[in-house]
Amino acid sequence: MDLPGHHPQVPHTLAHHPASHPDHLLNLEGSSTSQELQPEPEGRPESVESCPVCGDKVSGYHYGLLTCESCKGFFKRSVQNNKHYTCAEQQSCPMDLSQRKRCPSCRFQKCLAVGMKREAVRADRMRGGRNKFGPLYRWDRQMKQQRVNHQANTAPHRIKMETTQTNKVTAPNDPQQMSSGTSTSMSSDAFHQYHVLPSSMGQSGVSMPLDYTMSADRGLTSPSLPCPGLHHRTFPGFVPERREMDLSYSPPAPANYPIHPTPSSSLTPRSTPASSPRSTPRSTTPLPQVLIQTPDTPSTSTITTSFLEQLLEGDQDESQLCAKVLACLQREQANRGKHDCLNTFSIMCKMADQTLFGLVEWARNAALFKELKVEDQMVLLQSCWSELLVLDHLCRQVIYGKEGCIYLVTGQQIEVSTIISQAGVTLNSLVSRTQDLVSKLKSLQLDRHEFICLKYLVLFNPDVKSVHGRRQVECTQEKVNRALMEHTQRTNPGHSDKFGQLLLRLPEVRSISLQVEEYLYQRHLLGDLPCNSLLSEMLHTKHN
DNA sequence: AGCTCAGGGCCAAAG
DNA sequence: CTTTGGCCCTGAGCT
Repeated sequence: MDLPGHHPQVPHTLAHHPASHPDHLLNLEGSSTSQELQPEPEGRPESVESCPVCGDKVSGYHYGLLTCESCKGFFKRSVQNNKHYTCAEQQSCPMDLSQRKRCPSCRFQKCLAVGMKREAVRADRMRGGRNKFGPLYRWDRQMKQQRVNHQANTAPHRIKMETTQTNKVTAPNDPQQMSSGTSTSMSSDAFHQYHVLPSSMGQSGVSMPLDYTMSADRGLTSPSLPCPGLHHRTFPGFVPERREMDLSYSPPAPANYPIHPTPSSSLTPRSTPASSPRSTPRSTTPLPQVLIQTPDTPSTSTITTSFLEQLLEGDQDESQLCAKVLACLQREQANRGKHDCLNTFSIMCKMADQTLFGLVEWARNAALFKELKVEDQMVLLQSCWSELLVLDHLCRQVIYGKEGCIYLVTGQQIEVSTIISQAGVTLNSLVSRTQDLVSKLKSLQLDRHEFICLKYLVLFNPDVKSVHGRRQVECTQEKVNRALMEHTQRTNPGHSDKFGQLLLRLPEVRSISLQVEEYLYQRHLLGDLPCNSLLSEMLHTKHN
């Protein structure tokens, strides 16, 4: 039955010619798009992946994830006909291509376990059209592509990237330049004050040189902001600053991966993927026991601790994220070539975009989040993505940031005074507000447990409109809230109000994130925001 | 308007 | 007879 090359969905993907496909050009535009993921033969996940249920060749996305045609049909029939199978063995029958027919019970259980969704089978049996999981599939594709690209970039070859000091971009705030597109030649100046900490990247002197020397002629870009890539807002009388920014990276050679950018030995050491429990994907085990127990169980404190550990387990690994962002920037610049430099704003957008990918992946891997309906997952993420970015930035500053400096996801630091002296009104406002918040959080001595709780509290927001499982979201929020309270009381016995102080910071996080969104949207309207990024997709979804 | 692609139906083959 | 799975049809959403 499996006629060679007879998969209706697959052949066109195999026939793609990277060089001739129009989507391929998108790479040169530097977008991390869903489109660019599809045409490349090795970039198309379904052309190489095997079905998570039986290992057969996948034929496309079916009912929530990439599966083979056979499991698609099996799952559809099972749901449509409301089948109830029973396993003759111990419900652990092996599931592969040759044995998948032997036990429909285990097969169906595995379908559900890997994430196939009953709700994707249409009750009305309507044919055709698109389902509600479109965005889910897009995110999934993008994340798979991230992984593919990351692997490609950690392959044992080194890329030397150098860019010239001129850059053909116009200042959005300068109408003359906007219309003429005149290239501007940069000179060294304050942007060279951007620090690159000697210890931040390379290890053992082995490096993968990646030197960015790019003009910031679109105005001062502040990588300091929660959503990097923010500029000052256009305002009357604004003269665009033309600066040169030299971000020099010395990421480690692949052999030294993961990157371990520890800015100072006095700061909390960053875990490496090899050593960190957070580097391994969160398991798909059911709800932690601790969630089911009542608060008056004798070992409440132990319960809270292990609950927090579980929450922390799925948190992003900073060094992996750092490596991912660097790889993305390298790839981006490699696709452009010497004379087509990424401008500062694009770099910051890339950083934000990659961070956002990480946050979405973190959420989607979180056991408590997975339990929600996919529609709810999507509306929650769409509602809080910018807050998560802000929190992520704050966390980075509190844990790694030095006084008066802003710590980027790439491991670099920038002096706040440099930004303040050159930024416009909106940017200054955002930098100041963010730095104020960082100071407050630093004085509160936030730890990772508390940060992860704040992330959960922001994510599980029952007030988001159109959330169906409001009760479930509320319940999780309450559990995290309680865990946070108990944790702060236990670890800060002398600071009885730390919990309240932490919660009082969330409205400011919210407010900053809204300002960030507004700013990004303005830049989007000016055509500055790289289209087809996750960032722009999130912005669009909200504004639509 | 044309294309994409995920969901549904059909039906020969297998069990 | 029922179940499987490869192929084709359909149509909402996207370009």
